[in-house]
Amino acid sequence: MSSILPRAFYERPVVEVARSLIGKRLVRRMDGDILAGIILETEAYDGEQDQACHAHSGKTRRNAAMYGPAGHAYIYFTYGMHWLLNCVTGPEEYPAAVLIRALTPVQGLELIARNRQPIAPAHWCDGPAKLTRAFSINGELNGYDLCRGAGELSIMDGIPIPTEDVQATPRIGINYAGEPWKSMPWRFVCTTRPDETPAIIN
DNA sequence: TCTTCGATTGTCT
DNA sequence: GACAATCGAAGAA
Repeated sequence: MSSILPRAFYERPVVEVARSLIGKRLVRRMDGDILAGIILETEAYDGEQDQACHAHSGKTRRNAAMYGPAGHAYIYFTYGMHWLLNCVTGPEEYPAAVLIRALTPVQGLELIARNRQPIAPAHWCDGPAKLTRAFSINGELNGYDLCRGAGELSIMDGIPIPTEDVQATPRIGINYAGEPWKSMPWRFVCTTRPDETPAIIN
């Protein structure tokens, strides 16, 4: 029986949270259905000084959720068609968040399959905008409290991932940011292939 | 008000 | 490997 990650989990430095989120379970509840997946890839965005962070030029309506309390969702729309899911970390009024970039589905596969048709299972959730579509996550959940019990969206204990299976690399798609931000190794990837991850038991 | 461009994906060559 | 799709937010005017 897995449990919801406490708010204290998110009230830590964002890079630390990003690393520890690998292997955790993202859970989406809707209309009595439950979708779940194990997080395989994350990225950390740390404060207004981080040029790659949406908050680098101050607080706006779009990024306001990042300035809120830790443990809430920051979901935004980009490229005119994609929703991306982040979770807010650190102290309130300090804008930092972890982008969930990829996961492997473990529950509610039929519904996920329907959301992602006709894409092959291996590519259902292997990108930040893909997993939001697979899990029916959009702007309505922006600011949602991930620590809320039995809520629509939460993150729970998952499977243990050995430290050596988590690789740190520079972040993706932020060429507009200057150094040193562009090269900060704040992207965390689980190097264990999804089809090799241990089976999940409820 | 106008212009630019993005924490990307999917399709086509 | 290259590029179009597509629209809201941000910054400039």
